[in-house]
Amino acid sequence: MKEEFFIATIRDVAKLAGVSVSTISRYLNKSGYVNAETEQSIKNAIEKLNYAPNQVARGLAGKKTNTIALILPDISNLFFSDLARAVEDVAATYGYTVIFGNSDDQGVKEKRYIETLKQKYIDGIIFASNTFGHEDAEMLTKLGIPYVCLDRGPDEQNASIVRSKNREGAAMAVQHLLDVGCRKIAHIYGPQNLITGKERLIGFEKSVQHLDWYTPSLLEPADFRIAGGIEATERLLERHPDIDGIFAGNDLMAIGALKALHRMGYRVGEQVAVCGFDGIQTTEITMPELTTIAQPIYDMGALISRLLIKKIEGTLEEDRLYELDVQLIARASTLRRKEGHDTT
Amino acid sequence: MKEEFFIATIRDVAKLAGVSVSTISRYLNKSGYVNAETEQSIKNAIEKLNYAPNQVARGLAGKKTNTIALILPDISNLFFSDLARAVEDVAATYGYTVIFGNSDDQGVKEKRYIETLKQKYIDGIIFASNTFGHEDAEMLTKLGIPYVCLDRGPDEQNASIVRSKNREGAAMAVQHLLDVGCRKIAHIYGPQNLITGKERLIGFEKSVQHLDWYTPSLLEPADFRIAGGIEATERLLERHPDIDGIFAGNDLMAIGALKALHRMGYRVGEQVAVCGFDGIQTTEITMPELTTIAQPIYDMGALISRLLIKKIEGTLEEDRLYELDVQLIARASTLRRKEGHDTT
DNA sequence: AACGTTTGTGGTACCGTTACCACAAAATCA
DNA sequence: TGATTTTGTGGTAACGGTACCACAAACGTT
Repeated sequence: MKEEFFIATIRDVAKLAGVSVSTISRYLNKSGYVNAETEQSIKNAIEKLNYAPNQVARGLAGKKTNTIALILPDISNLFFSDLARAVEDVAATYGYTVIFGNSDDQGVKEKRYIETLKQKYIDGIIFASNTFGHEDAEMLTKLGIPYVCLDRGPDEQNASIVRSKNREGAAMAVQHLLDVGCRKIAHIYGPQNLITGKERLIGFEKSVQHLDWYTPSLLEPADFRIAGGIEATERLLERHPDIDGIFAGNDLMAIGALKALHRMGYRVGEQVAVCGFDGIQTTEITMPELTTIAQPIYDMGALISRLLIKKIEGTLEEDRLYELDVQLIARASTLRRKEGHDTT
Repeated sequence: MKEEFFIATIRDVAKLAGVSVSTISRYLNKSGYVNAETEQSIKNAIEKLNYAPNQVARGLAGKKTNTIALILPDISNLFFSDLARAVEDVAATYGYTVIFGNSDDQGVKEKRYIETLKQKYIDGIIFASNTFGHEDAEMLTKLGIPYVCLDRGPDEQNASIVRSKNREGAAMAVQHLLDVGCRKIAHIYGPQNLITGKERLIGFEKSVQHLDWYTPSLLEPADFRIAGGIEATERLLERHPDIDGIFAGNDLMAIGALKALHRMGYRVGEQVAVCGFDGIQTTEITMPELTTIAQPIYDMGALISRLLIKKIEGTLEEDRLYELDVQLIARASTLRRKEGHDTT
């Protein structure tokens, strides 16, 4: 246990290959000239010594560590764990390692991570956290640390941002609910300090405000969580027992609506249609299965990761906003209405 | 954009404080003597320069990076994202940063991570992956990289392992199903190359083998996934349409069972009771809510993380196996049977 | 008074790379 | 043929810390 495994350094390789460390370094980085024969003997030496360049030393010398960080509110949140998977997949193929941190949407925690990451010469950061503010952005820019954001950036014009078409998605949800025969649709909307919450609400309002049955009391706020969805649904049904469609601002709240409706004796799908937003895996698990406006979560993670790496490597032409298409996944929670104008 | 933010080094601090770098270093690491007045001026200098020691340089000099890695099959799996959350929480409080990698239970990927981590002077690794084998373990030991394992280690006696009481949990599940009145219980078991799959099967068999209704054809293999659970349930019901209880080897398969039963017209809870294993969040979402043997996922993650850090810092007395208690969470998927010997 | 110990400090080699410069031999050009 | 460029190589100072050693002053101790 004490015989400390031997780890070869570039000097060991140089000695064995009979050349200088400079030559090895040049060979490794494909910078500068190195003769064909020399190259071969270097290869042999590396092979024999099982040499692999030390990344920490490289990091110190070059201020590049091949590591990126992913700051998100909570990795145990279904949406973010899916995202994290995509980020890591892409990062790995490009030779990057991923560090992650849970901010719980608390600015303090986020700042603490940034501080740590700076001392570790991290190459870039992905922010999927909502507390990322102006001063953080400014500091990172000054430090020369590239970053990209999910959903929202501190200054929309000066950063790469990936999100999906929230307004359009909300409109699609409403249209689908109308298509299946709903004639009184409520919306449980998410926190208005989150762009997703806000945009989906706007999208909903725009789609329904011209309809005769619409009244603002069909709007009910909640917190993007299951329990919040349950409570909001209860409040809504108290005001409007005749609601026949609910569009929830995200899937978790939609699941809450499902539970509440079920508990109160409504038949979901037949009597009341429910549509969520996000497309998390769990929507396939509910009973009935949940109709949802699916964000391309994996694609978003892959894209944002690729953008960051491009930015790090200086091959990103320009910072801009990417708004990805969403997709309606119609399932059993929104069946076609039997009653009403249906003529069959 | 070109004015490159100034980042102070230990030498800048030394100059400003009017002492040598040695003294600063001693102050920072609380190693060796430093006069009270000197200390004050060092503090001032650090404050003024907003200095924070560079971790990469530290890493190179001391071969310690305050970084640990978490290798798991898939971060987007509900169980592992919960675990990851706990690991990161604990790591952060001890001043460690967490790198994660998805192995997809492929040995190649896992080895690739180990290789990378070695070059990065990672301080330790948590393996929640099932492909972690003997040679990997040996190599890490030789390299002097501490590691701890979830569920299973390559050599049980020589590593710290955290798991939960799988056999006992299986017995609890059976007992609960019997308690609610089940008299013909099937078991959908997981992959037998996974310790969780194997132990839960053993626990089940031991609990039922002496019962008169038991027959091995009540056992059905699946793959720990929802779709697998559905198929297994279908096969089981074909053989034994009168099954009144199903114990699934994990929650995902139990969810599959729920779906299959529902689809086939069985009333889950009343006619057939279903019990899962793991205690993932999603069990609260199903309808009916799923009874499960809950592993203390967060505690497991926290413990394993703490063990690794202790091992890194040399304060772990001995390597051993930790088997944590599981807990029955009885919910609507296992209601008390009405039929049979019930006298009311 | 002579000696040993504690306190306080600085100098510098090293950790394992990369980047820059210097230099020489070979190849190309006028 | 001499000048210029290309090819190939080595030396060494960084990168930003830590750790060991040397040294001196202050303090006790007998």
